[in-house]
Amino acid sequence: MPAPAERLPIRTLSSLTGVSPLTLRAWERRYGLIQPLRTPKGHRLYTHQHVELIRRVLALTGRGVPIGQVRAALESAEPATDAPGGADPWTGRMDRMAAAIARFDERELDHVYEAALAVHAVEHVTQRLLLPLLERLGARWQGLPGAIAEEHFFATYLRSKLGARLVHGVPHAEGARVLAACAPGEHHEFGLLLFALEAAAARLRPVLLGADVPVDELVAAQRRATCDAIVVSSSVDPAPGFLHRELPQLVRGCCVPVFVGGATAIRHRAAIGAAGAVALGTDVGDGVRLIHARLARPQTRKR
Amino acid sequence: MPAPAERLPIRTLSSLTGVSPLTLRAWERRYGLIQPLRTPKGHRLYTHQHVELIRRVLALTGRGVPIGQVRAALESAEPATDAPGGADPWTGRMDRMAAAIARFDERELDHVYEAALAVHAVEHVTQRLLLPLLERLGARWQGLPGAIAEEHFFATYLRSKLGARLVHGVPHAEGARVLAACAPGEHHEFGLLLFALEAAAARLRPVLLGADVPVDELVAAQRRATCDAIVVSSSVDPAPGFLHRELPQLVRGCCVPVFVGGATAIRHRAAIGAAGAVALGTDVGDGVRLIHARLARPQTRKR
DNA sequence: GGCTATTGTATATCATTCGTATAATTTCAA
DNA sequence: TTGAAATTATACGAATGATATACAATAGCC
Repeated sequence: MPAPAERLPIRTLSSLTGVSPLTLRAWERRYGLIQPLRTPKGHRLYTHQHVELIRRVLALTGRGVPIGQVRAALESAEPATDAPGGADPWTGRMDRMAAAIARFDERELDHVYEAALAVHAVEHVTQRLLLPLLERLGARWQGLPGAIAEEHFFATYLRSKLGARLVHGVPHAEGARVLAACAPGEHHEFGLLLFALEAAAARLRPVLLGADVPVDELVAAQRRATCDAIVVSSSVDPAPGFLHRELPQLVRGCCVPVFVGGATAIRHRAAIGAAGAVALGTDVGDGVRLIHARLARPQTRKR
Repeated sequence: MPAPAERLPIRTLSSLTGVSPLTLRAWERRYGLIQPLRTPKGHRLYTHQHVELIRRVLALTGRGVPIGQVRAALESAEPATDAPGGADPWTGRMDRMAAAIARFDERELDHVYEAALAVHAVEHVTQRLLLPLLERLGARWQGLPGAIAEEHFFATYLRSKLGARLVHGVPHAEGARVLAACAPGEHHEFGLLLFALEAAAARLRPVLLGADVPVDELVAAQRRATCDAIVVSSSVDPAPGFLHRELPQLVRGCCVPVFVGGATAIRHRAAIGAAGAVALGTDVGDGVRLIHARLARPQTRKR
């Protein structure tokens, strides 16, 4: 597909970036930002480079830089790509791991997990072994005595394992930064860690905040960390105010796309959409692809 | 690599630091703290260096220094830190790590930590870099907006790092199994992780349960995991009932020695002894040696 | 107790910033 | 040819910022 000399009219640029034509012209007139080619009759003609430029401008204003100072403060940014997955002799492994957890036997637990990793890609193991195992354990843990200890034990193990892979296994990529945190009240980090792993494998750069992060902390962190997106993980039903008050407030408060993953994203898809956020679902692979697509495509302005 | 030359207006600085614009202007007018650039029309323009500066100011006022004397305090502290003369590589590393945490820059964070590990032994790095850094961050985090996010970020990073060392770095030993958990209500795992690391290095086999574990779960876990000792970490003051009701109950409920580590072990040594447990203190090395000695000796039943 | 210095906050007034609106004219495409 | 859309220019207004002055709470001091 040859896209050699793209000549985008201002209307297209506007819909691609979410910035109104009026504003685009005002920026050009007042600050000399973006200077398009002109037709002989004076109509503006933009290219994809201008789209990229506007994105960078939006990233800066989102961090609190006034538009009048953006020109003096322009620097760098870059995009990325992604990856797929799928197969099955997994139930035996799940049984062994579940039994190991019941005995608090880290050695056996690690042995099975590493053996699986030796044969299959990490995304596969996550998808076919860890996630189903977590579901099974979740069911087993309902109100059982010793459940909390088991859960903590496995959580600690998995955090160490996945954390190690995150910090060491993935060569530091150059893709978009994604702030990843659990919703307020959400204490289960599994989903978030698995997402971070998948995201890192797909050349995103997750910034992990972990469990139970208040919403206003997220806004502050996004500013400081200059992230290009926010992902909130929520599996147990969030507090009533979260979907209808805090989430819209988060979307308004930062100008990067906000994604919500986990079971909540399925149970409350409508409310998430109404808040201006994007519901991801429970498949981390799909989630990462959706984020990629969304970041590559026009950034629709909310308000 | 440095942040782009951002020009932040006063409202952004305010939201980043939690200090009202009024107060920021008053500080500038009255004490000459923070002197921002100005636009041609006189509007103030700040950079991230100013954000850092305000953070240091807040750290001082938070410790009780009157704002009127902060300037003098800063100026007297300045020469001490920025003229290291090669004497102490640790404060420089601490500064870099603290700044990286403020930017949520995991790459830089990891870089400094790994560089330190390349030169010094891990216990040394823990003792001279991580522990002082944690103390410093604890002071900085008093009530600051964004503090929770920063703390979660660093906690997640450190858990991954130390967890990785625990899982990979240490060949599975054959020594005694030690159940390691934080006391109920204790959410800081750092101390516990450091202990587990040291314990593994000393040929113990820690079974890590992590933060905030209820006491009766500990009893159940000890049975199932067949551990030879229990270590409870507690740094913030535990709930009133813990020392006098739950801890004795734990000691009675399982027939292995129970150790308590962290600041609580120092502040409430008598109560811990009365409960039939053993107070360890805050030095993980000493703690591990004490446990070894105790396990080697015939198991004297207390009380 | 009364006095005073310190310090965060409030108000009044004016200027600046920046998105949006309007108007008059021109260009494009069906 | 005709209506939608672009152009320039000017203007409006809400939010924000600057300065100066004032006020209130607190702490130290005689």
